Amino acid sequence: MANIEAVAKQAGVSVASVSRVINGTAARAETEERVRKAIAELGYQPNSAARALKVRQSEQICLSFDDLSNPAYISMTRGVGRALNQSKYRLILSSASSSVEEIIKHLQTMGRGFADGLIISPIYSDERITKLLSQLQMPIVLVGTMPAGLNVDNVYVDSSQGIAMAVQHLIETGRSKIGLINGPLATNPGTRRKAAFEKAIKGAGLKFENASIIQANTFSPEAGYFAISEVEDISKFDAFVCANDQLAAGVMKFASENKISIPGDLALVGVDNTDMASLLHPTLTSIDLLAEERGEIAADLMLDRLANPDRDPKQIVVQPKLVIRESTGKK
Amino acid sequence: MANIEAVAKQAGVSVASVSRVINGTAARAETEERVRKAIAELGYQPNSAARALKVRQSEQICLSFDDLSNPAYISMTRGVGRALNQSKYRLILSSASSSVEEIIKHLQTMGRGFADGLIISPIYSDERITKLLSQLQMPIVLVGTMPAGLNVDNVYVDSSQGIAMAVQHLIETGRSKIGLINGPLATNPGTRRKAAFEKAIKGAGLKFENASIIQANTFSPEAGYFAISEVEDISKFDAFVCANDQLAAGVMKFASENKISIPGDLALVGVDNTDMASLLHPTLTSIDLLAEERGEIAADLMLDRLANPDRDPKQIVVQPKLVIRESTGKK
DNA sequence: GCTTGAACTGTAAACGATTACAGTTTTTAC
DNA sequence: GTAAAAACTGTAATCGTTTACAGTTCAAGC
Repeated sequence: MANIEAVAKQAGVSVASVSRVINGTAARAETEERVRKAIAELGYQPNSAARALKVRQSEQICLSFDDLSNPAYISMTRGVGRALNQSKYRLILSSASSSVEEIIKHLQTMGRGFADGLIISPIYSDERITKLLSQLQMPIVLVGTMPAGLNVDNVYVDSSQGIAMAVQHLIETGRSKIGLINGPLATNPGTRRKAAFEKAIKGAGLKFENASIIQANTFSPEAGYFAISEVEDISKFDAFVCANDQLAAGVMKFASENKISIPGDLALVGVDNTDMASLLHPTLTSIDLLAEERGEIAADLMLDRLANPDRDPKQIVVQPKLVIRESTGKK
Repeated sequence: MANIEAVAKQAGVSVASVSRVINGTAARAETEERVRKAIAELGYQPNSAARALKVRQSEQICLSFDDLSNPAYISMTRGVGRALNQSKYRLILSSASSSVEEIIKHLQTMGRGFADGLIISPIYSDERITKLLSQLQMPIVLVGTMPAGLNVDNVYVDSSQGIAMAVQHLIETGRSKIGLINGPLATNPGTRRKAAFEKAIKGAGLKFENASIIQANTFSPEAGYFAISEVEDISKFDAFVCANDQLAAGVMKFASENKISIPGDLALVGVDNTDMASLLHPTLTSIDLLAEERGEIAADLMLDRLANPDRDPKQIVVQPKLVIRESTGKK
């Protein structure tokens, strides 16, 4: 309602002085007092859009990802938030959920003016998004696998290393008939987990066959439950790696309903090491992809980039950790 | 980088024409084509801050809450997102997490220019926040209990009704020594759950004593685990209502580690009916406070208010549902 | 009291869009 | 072919800030 001019008039000073008081630049004590009084009287709030336009800074960093239901992204958000709290930048979240069109619409608006930087962790790899990102004239940090044709700051986790560790661990605990309950192949994690699993199985000297990969159609517990219930002969397997903890939780539920003992009949490994892993019964062995840490690193990269716009893009790799719990105990 | 003037020059038209093409107002086919070409060549993105300044609209709605780790708020976010997807408004999230100071800083910036409306669900009830909200010159929808001195659109759930239903249900399944594992009293839900529990116990004709309320210091599983582990004589109780599902999950973990049978020795009721409830073992009876639905209602209220700025504030009450599962089965 | 420099203040020009208004071109109707 | 109406276009003002620059006030030193 009230603008800086109204405040200036009320205080009997110029707009410049009001601005200076607000921004803490030199002002005589009396001036400052009068301005503050006027601000209080009018309930004045500076217009952020105008300020952003003028100083070309919004002091906001936008974090964008697609799946709010996924606890891993929530962890990542926490990590980003922690790093940004130390800075002058505020975090805003833009979660488009559904369609690629919507994601694009979001990104375009962020494009210039609303955010000084964009931290993005795209679940779908889509040409159009890549193209848009490469056109966006703002600092970008990409969390996840970098698509071809993009060259920005990047942090990713070597998830195939994680899968390999899990397979290795399963073998060491006496399993040999290992399957993968995978998420949708249309997503980045889905394609990567599949490739990693195939490589790990072959690397361990086991025979790989496509039939040992079971595709769930989302990353949710329900999808895990449904996927395992569709398996014709579960006794063909003595262990499953699940593409995330939520899928594993669904599998576990099915197992408990069908008197399949875990880890007796079936060992289970999840991915993400979410809070849930230690609350399930039995507790779930899980590959920790360090989402929170990646978020923090991403934010640090962003702050560094904002302070230093011309440096070359950096790429940081995080090594996953296997957290062993009951679900992979001895048979 | 490129602004509208550069595009106009490149296309050989005026800035007005460029603006009109972008905003879909009348333009000759040839003009439109030339402008689009210029936009593509220059990779032009309109500056949102400038647009927001001029049209006094950001087309963004800000959803603000304090605890990102709490799945109930994530559900709420989904509800808000779904309602806003039908509209021209985009959702941005502002989660301040930590301190009241930080929350205030966030709110102030949202104050004018960055968001057209604010949907807020404050976990702490703080004088300063209430005051700030009442000064904010923008549409506000409050999700949760309305603090005195504020008069804005509001949606809340009758959680004490939910607690009463839970207590009733516990009594019907033969429990009489009922305790409450509560969250921090410094929070709104904490104080309300306590009052509701006391009222429900007395209303059911049971004897209420303060000792039957156990305070956890956060709403997390760890806090629930710790809280129950501090109880001297658990056999004093045959049932617990937990202030949310996460606390209940912590209690359940402690129980399974200490050979306390659920529901045999102890019945357990959670609050929020999160995804976790049906994945725990045993599955958890929970009071569904319909966070997603409340989010959707809040967003609808906001859209209605934006379309109709002068109507009187509305208040909408949602009735909770008790979802009965294994954790409150027969002893 | 005067000079000098420091400290403060005000004027006015940006920032990048939208849009009222007036002017121009095109279309329509005869 | 002309007049009138419709469709389009351009100029310039505006949104609410910040800030360079010039002008003013103040204090210090003599």
